[in-house]
Amino acid sequence: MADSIDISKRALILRTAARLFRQNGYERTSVRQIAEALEMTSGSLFYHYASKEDLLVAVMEEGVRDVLAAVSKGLAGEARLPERVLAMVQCHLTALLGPNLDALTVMMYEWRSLSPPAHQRIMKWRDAYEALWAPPIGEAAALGLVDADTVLVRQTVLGALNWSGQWYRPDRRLGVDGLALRMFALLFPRLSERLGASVDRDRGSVDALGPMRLGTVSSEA
Amino acid sequence: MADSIDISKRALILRTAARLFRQNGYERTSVRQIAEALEMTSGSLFYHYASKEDLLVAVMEEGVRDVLAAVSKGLAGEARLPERVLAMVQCHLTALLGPNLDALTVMMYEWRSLSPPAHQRIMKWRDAYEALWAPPIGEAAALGLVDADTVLVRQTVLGALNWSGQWYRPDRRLGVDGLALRMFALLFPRLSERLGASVDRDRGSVDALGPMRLGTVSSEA
DNA sequence: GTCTATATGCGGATAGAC
DNA sequence: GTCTATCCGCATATAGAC
Repeated sequence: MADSIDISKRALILRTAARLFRQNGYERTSVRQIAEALEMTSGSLFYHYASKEDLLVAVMEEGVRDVLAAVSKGLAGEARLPERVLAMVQCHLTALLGPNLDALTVMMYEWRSLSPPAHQRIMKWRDAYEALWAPPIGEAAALGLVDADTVLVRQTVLGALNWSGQWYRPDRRLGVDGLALRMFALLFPRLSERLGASVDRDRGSVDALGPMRLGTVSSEA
Repeated sequence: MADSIDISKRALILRTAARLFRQNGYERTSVRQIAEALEMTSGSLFYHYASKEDLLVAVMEEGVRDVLAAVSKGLAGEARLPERVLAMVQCHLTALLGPNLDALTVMMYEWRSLSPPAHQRIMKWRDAYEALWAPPIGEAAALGLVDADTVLVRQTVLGALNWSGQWYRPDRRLGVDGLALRMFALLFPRLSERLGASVDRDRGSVDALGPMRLGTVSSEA
């Protein structure tokens, strides 16, 4: 594999650990197993990471940092509300279902294995990530386009999106972008109707020009 | 506590194990800890359950059996589609956020710790439960009231509902029934509009009489 | 940086007395 | 049914040679 040549040793260890932690669970994965997968002995691993927990924290931290960066970037690239939220959904799913699947799955499943200080660090990252969703959801709520309980909306949306890591398998019929469009339409129907709409400046409200149906609802009229 | 008097020993052990498995995780909970919480020694526990894994399987099996029974009952009590789906959401959340929280959380988090035969048993229960959702979602899709990809709808809905076990805390402002109504409206907006509507028998289609807004969307007109 | 060898403790599970 | 005592293996982590 040409792609594993230029990676630093620490990064390679991290990827391997993330994969095994997701496949077998953190507690059931031994340091010896990780070392074996890397064709080393367990003693060598501790030269790079001081403890097994350090490895777990590093896996989670990299995962959440990546998704935070991806969604921040997607959010910044779109000016209008419906497109902005769609971009967030797309970036979230692209990161989650792509190269960060292992790390983010581990983060969802294994946070109870963290010691209190490590737990606090990771929760700060998670809170920072969730905070990205507050402004757009708040805007949408103020416009009456989602439920007014913005915490409920955020938890429902993130719960549904994150769960996709458990069942989604890449498929030429429904790629990640297609999945993102459909989940966006399902979770934000009233924003979805307004994709591509223009802003009526006089009244400050939003009107649909051509409501996109995304081909998801068939027997309408 | 008067409520812990009439419970069989096996059931008491099960409840205690479920609580500790959820709090600390399965692998990090030792048999000695469970025994200590029950004021026994670890040797005594093995008289009631042959292995730690038997305990895990029993916890999961009771949890999924309870939610299956609850949702089956809710489903049978309602004739019309919108009310039927709402009843399923309500029963699911009532079971999940009530006395089965420990067991169902353990089931979500710890299924990778099951041996292959145990895993197969539990997956059969899970599949049986998910199969309950197929007919109503299929009906709604046929009527164009949800996305036509019924698998996507089911996974999205169950992902969002199950995630509520991670963040919902009972509150007098929003009880479980209130939560159920709002999540139903969020996940099935077009069914929610049709709550309480009558059936137009001539055309076989569904028309809204008085669309209930559930007080969730404020700035509409 | 990686190895071998090992310290040290805790895990699930069992045997047999009571 | 519950106890005490114990078997035995595997876990993380360390020490020190190379």
